[in-house]
Amino acid sequence: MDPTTSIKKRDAVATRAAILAAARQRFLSESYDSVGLRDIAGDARVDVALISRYFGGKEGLFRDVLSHDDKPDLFREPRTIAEVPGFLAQLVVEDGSDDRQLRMEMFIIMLRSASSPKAGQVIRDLVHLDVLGPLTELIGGDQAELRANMLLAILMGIGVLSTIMMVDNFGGTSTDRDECIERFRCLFEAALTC
Amino acid sequence: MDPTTSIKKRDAVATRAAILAAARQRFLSESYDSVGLRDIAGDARVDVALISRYFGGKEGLFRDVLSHDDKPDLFREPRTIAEVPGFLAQLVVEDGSDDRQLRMEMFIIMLRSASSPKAGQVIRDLVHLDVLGPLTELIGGDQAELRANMLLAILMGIGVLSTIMMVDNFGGTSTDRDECIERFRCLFEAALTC
DNA sequence: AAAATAAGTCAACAGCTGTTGATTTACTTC
DNA sequence: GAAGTAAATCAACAGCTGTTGACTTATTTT
Repeated sequence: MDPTTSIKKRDAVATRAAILAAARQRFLSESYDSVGLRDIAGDARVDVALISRYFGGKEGLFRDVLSHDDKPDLFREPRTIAEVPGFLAQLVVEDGSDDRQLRMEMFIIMLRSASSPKAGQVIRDLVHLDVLGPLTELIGGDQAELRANMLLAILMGIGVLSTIMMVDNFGGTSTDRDECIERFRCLFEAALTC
Repeated sequence: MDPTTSIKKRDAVATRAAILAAARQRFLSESYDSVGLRDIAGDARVDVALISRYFGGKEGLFRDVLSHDDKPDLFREPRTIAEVPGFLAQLVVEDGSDDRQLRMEMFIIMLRSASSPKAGQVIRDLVHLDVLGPLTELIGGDQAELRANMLLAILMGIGVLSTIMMVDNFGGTSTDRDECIERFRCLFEAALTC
């Protein structure tokens, strides 16, 4: 046995995970329609047929990429309204735990494929159920839904502009990270009080 | 000659315009990759081959849909910084002239196809050149670029959420149009002063 | 060790993609 | 009215799409 040449052990869960990881990476930088199953299979060093076999098809794969059975809620971390602006600000400047970065990547995947007829409905349901729902409940009060919408709009707008439109100089050139966070925190707060 | 049955006159500019209009409508509600040339040709009641013939291909057609030779600048209307927040607020609630609505539709088309490898570069160039450029110049001052980015982020975020994510209750249920505009104006102003 | 089950491979499928060339039709000019 | 030109049509192309079935391996169970 030569350990240098990777001998592929027959492990169903491992290959399933490899496919999922490769798909996630692809969907993170391209839209649903522009990504081919053969691209994903190639990245995962796996036969194309296995994708349809394991996930029931492209749509099922995409659904599984976006599903998060382990993490119960997308917005379980900020407990009070006061924490929300700061939390969102840290989210957009990618300052925080790996768990938070994973959350922002989730948003990017959604934003990238939201205009695809096949993937669109999946994403829209997820946004309403797992994002706007908890966020609205957290904010509470009279116009909670409107506030939640505005916060999410800013969050997604920054995501679109920085990641998809490649406008990365949100922090400016001389401004440091803390100053940038504070600026965004202020903006999110304005969305709550406007 | 029967005027009820549409007799197709052989008019090159007319068919070109029909293709352009059909393409615009398709790209307004779907992504670049998910729209087929045969869909567009069908809407325009035109043979598919004419599209590649007149526009040089799908990419050329998309470029022409987004091009605006008649309107010189996307941001020529607001003349001073003070006018910007109110102008953007009216833009997002679709209150204004047809010219303004056309501008917002432009943004939606860009947002929808920004993640397609083929269309992406065209869109990114357009955003930098025709939107961020004039807007930054208009704002002026020290951190004009940062301000412009934040404004555009909010603008696009609202566009994504309301049009693509189908979250339409930005105005709420009981709030009227004027109140809604004022709210957005306040938010845009906050982005400038934060 | 033999049988049974699971995992992976291969080839091929219909269907759709954008694009091109040759051909036919309608309109314009002389 | 005939010749010439522009516009539209038709058919077909390679290439890619996701998906399926039959087949070959490796691993586990009996």
